[in-house]
Amino acid sequence: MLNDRRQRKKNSTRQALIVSATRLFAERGIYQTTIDEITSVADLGKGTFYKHFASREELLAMVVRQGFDLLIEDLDQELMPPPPFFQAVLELHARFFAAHPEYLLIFHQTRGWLTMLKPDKSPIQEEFRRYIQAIADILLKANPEAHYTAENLLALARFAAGAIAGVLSFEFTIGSGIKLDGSLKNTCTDFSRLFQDGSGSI
Amino acid sequence: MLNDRRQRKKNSTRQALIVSATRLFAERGIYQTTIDEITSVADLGKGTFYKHFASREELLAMVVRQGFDLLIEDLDQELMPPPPFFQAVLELHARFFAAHPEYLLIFHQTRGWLTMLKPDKSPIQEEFRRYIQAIADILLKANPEAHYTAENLLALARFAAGAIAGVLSFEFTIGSGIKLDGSLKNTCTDFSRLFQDGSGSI
DNA sequence: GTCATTTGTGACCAAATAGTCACTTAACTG
DNA sequence: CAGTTAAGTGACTATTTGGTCACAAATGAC
Repeated sequence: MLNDRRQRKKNSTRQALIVSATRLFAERGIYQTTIDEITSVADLGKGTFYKHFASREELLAMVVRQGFDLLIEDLDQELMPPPPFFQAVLELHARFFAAHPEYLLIFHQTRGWLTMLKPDKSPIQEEFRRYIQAIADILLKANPEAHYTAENLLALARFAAGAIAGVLSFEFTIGSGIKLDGSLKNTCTDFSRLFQDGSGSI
Repeated sequence: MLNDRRQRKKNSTRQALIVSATRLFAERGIYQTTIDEITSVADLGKGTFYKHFASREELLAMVVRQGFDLLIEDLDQELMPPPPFFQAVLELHARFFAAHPEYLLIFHQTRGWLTMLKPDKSPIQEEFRRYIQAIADILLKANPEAHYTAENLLALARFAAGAIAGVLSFEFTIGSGIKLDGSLKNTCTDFSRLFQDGSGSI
């Protein structure tokens, strides 16, 4: 009962498809990437794809899952973010996306994708919830004494996650890309003044 | 030289295509909407589309432009937003998207679209810049005495625009939709505490 | 070794779709 | 009115693409 090599081969093929899809999704976008391209880049036959995944969406769910795995791993290591919570988490994300830029477009487009399968309980949606939960956890760690209701905590985490994703997305599409030179941090600081009382000045 | 009716007819046809596209882009997403569907909803022949637009992207640029026209109009009317600047502008956006929900997905997907035509100077990109400029203007009005450098001002506007877009997008996709019942405002207030010093509590 | 089971394959099919073009219809001109 | 120009049309073509399936190759069981 050593059907071990088979299993390993299967897993490695599956992983090759995920890796290839991740690359293509990031390059061309999830909508313009074809099954043919994915299998071709992975150097596999087209039929192989359908032996592993029922549809492109199912594969996308796996791609997104692996991306969030990486990101959540980073988040979990941030045991106790320094006081300006949002800035700390924003910087963490900026570093993550600088290291894994492929997930910027993938996460963004996936969120747009979610909008259309509204009532569905897509597995992709679950991945996003897991991510929000990770943000909520880190938020709780940063403020152990605060007593949030479950709903408020999640709303707050969504708010933070959304703000971060949006800021990075705008920096990337019509800004000057994500620079890790501190300009993002400065803008964040300036912004926080505005946020609080509108008395910001530079 | 009264080729007036012709011109009006042309314009109305063009507008019919834009309206029909806006509806379909919002319903199905910009990637899944076909030219056939657009002309069919507008009750026009397919060839007519190509008499007016060279490609779907050219039409998308017009759709986005009209959307930003509406949004910027709202922004311009906000002569002097009340102190917590971000919250004021966020609420303005929330109200806008509550009234024009079709643009939520369109703007979002368009931003993802932009990512892929990186080096291009797409007309769509110009529309986004115009929007950022409108945010920058309102920001200046709110803080007339502050002296921003041009670059810092725009970075700040992008930051605000991004945060707003992201927050609303997350609320919409995995939150409970955009509710105008004040919960967004409350979350925003809670968030602002966290933002500043991490001492937030609910 | 033989047989069974699972994984991998790529030619093939049916459906969808972008874009074209020869043509019709309507508006304008004088 | 006749003649000109521009807008509108939809059948058609060429291409792309998701998904299938009969088959091949590899692995495991005995």
